[in-house]
Amino acid sequence: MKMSEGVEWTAHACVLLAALPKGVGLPANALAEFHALAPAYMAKHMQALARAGVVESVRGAGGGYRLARAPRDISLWDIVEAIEGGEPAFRCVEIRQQGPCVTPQGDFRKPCEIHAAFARAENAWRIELKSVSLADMAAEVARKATPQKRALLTQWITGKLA
Amino acid sequence: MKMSEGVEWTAHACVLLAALPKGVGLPANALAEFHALAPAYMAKHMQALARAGVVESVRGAGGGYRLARAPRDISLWDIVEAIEGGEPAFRCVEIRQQGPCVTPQGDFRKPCEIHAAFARAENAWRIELKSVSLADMAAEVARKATPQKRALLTQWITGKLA
DNA sequence: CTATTGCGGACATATAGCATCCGGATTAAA
DNA sequence: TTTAATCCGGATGCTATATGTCCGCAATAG
Repeated sequence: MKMSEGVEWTAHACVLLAALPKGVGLPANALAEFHALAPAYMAKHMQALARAGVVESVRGAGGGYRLARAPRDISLWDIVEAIEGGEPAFRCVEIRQQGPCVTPQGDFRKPCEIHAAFARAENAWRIELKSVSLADMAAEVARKATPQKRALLTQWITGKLA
Repeated sequence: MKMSEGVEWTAHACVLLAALPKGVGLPANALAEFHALAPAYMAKHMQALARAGVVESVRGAGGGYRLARAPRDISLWDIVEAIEGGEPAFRCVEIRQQGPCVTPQGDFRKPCEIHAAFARAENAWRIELKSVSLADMAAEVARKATPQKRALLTQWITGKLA
């Protein structure tokens, strides 16, 4: 059970976007360059984020991607859902309804116990992810950055916006 | 992010084993037949459970698999760990340490915020899975079964043990 | 008009999941 | 002692998913 690397890519990209002034964005190329990632693939992931309404795209020269909502209102779950899709990792295929011991009128209205347990677990996971916002993460990253790093970042961003 | 179907297979198999008298087991073939699953693949999964110490194997004629501990002491997490491995779904590859804005002495001793958030979420998921035991699930399944189904089950099991 | 940028699809490759089969070892029972 | 049942580990093949690239089209700023 592995999560797509695209989640890490886009999560970091969104934290970067959250550090920008409200309404300002960056093209996919810049977002890829910032973490030395494959540009074409990053572009593909950003399109998924746009479809999911996490970011807004601006086409044409000088365009790019910017957050669709305030960083406070975008959670890690929003990103996971956009990239991975919202389907649960555990997919019950109801094997309990197969085999030599299933009764004809088999009362399978009640959900499978195993299925229910995994649903509870995944719900706990989602709740935790929903509780973390881009604002939280961006603030923490900024707090830990050295003055030197801050300056480098500002310089790079201004270069991209120019 | 999808979980292996083997988890569903073995979880159901273990619930069945939990319903058996203490110390009694069933061969892999029977466990597969009970839910109409591919015998060879079920056998492979049961080997993984045995390696992980969830079940004990008994070789030779009349052998098979039985639970290695009391149903109360085996959790859904034990099964997931045996089949899927214990690695987290989110694998941080530290892309924050790449790119044009990393400072030479980059202080990356503190873990990445994104990584930390996913670790918390997966921990909540594991805690939930650890809180569900085979005893819980077997009891619930037994409670919901009709007398007819109970009889069919008893008959099938005695046939397999004969 | 041109350069930049996002959009969606087609395509190619790599990795993981699904499933089977086989030879060897072990053991109960005929 | 022979036979049948059973687990074990590895080799193998197939399929689905993930990863990654490329292209033509549309939109837009200068």
